[in-house]
Amino acid sequence: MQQVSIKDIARAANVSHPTVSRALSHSPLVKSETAERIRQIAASLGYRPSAIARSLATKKTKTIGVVVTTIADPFIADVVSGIEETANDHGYSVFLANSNANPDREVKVVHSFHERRVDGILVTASRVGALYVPLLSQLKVPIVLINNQHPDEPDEFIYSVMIDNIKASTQVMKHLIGLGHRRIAYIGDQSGFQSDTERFAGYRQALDRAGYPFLPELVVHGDGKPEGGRQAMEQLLALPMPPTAVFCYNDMSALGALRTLYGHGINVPDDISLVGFDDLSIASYTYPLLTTVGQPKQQMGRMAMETMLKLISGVDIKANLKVDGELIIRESTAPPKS
Amino acid sequence: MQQVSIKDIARAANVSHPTVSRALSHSPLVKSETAERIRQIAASLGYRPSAIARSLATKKTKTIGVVVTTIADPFIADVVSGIEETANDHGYSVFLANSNANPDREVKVVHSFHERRVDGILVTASRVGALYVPLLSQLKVPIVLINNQHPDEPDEFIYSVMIDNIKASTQVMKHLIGLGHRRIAYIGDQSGFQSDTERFAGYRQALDRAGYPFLPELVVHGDGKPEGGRQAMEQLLALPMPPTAVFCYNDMSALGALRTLYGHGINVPDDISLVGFDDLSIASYTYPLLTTVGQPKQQMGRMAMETMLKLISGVDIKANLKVDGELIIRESTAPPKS
DNA sequence: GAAGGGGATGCACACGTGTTCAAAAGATTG
DNA sequence: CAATCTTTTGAACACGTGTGCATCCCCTTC
Repeated sequence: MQQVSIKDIARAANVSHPTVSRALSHSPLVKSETAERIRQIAASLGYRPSAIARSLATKKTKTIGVVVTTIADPFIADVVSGIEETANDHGYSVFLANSNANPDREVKVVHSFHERRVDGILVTASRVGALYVPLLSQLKVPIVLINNQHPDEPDEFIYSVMIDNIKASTQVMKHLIGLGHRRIAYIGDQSGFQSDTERFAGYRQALDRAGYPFLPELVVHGDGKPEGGRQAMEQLLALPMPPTAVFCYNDMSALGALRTLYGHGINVPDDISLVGFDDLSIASYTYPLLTTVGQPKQQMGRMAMETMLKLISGVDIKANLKVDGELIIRESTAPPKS
Repeated sequence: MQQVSIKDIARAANVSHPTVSRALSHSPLVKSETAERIRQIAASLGYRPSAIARSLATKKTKTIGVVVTTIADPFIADVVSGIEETANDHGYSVFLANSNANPDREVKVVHSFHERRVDGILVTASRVGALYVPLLSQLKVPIVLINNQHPDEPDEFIYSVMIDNIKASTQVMKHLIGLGHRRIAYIGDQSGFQSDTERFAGYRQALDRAGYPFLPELVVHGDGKPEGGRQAMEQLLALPMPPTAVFCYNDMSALGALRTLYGHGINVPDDISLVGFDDLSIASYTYPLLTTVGQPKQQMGRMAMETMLKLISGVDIKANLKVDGELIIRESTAPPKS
């Protein structure tokens, strides 16, 4: 048995298929009794419209493409969750594709989305904006970036949703300085990512405001993952005068740093305070519980999707949305020892 | 400027559009020089075929739907990652939809997938198989379940990929018993889920084989999440004679249990050994590192997708695939104290 | 009673691709 | 040179839906 089409319904109802089409879309053009009768027949036949055929006719697919570096990243997964939810609520379906930060794969994904004629594209945490964005904007389709790592987007078609890194970073530093810390280290990501640059800027700025000296040896770079945090922390502990507090670029780095501290028998927060960034769910289950900056991840996904919906419907909106992070003070920060 | 179609190419090449269609699909029916010339023109015009129109004509969408309870679950995210990768490698795109274990949402998702005419549907960790599977199988589309929680699937259209829970569970128990433990507790999920039932069966079976008594008070139920593990562990510690080792249904539960142990100042593994299940990435960053059962999550996703591809191409295959877990011994298990 | 108007419906076409079949052109064979 | 076969191409239609336009019918109004 094949799929039932509006022609089948038309035959059963003894009308033409345009009438069926209009009846099902509640067009006022068709007599209400006829429409009701048609709808009942449609229901009894288990009719489901073909989104394919509809898309071909209307040139709208009610479909958006989501590019992620990897869905296995808990941060990204949360964002995607927010995207999918709002998309679904508005009758949109999402194509998910992970690029693995692989350029070949990325162009493949763009082509795939193009061929499927998606109505819009969302990109989370793209690390290769430089070559990627122009490729995307060729498609003449709305694009919204989420926490993109490439600073300059000169294109007018590009919109973005980002966390206010500097503000959040400043808050973290205020907290640490308020506790009495003076020797505060920063474990960054690889250089060049916008979020790293901005979080570092907040760090630097807060030091200046407090009138504390900036000590270059207290700034080390990881890779945004636990292993990098581990090594960075080893580096800091090897200093003649280690820091009393460490501000990590993200929770993953903090996790690695924490591991090193365990290994050296250093107590957190009594000996050294530690702060992360992101508030991954893990941060609520480390020992001690991690002080960190909460990003409204799902909400950012929702906002990005809402921005997309507005772009699709042609509403004029702000190009760049900034959202606030929230300092979440748990157990990994305390006043310095002495 | 509109999208360029094969008719545009036909005009430019001074041929008919069927010829273009054949040339682009490398049909032997068209003269090779003509075909080459057409392909060059197509490339120069930046032509991208419309998957929509193609799907309408061929009745195949090269699209599969993936239903997850939530993509924010790290286990599921890994599985999806494996699915997406193999799908992409074979020219398929994936629609992602999370149901939030909400029945209303689930039927909505099924309808959406139906209307989009997906070629197949993958479902991970469905908790409502009872009403869900019949709904899905109406669609006459191949379905593959991954670690589904509903034991009986009487339908012939249903295929599945699961971990061999009993085997893995037995391995865990062998490890603990080998270390010298006799009072081993089991923190389960809510009753009724197949994986919980099976892991418990392995637990029970191993005790019997070792000739140790089964003590009902050592079996408590959580909710598969940290909070449930936390409470379950409190319950165990309140016993007049607490266990010397605890086998948790999954890592999330173990995380909660660990938290309780921290709170009571109980040392892991010196005072109590702890084992999880799943090998989430978190398990590599707890303190102490968690002994657990690794599930080949990405690979299970790949296998499920490969099964799907075979089903789509009509190859006859086994209905139920079982994969082995791998006991990963880290730091949270040791011989009992005395 | 004829003209006009509005409501309800059907016809024809469009969207972009693939496929069957017929036809035209060229090559081969008797 | 005619007949047949092969190669290459185009015409026509299909997929399922939406929409502009014409048509038909019924009601109102003069």
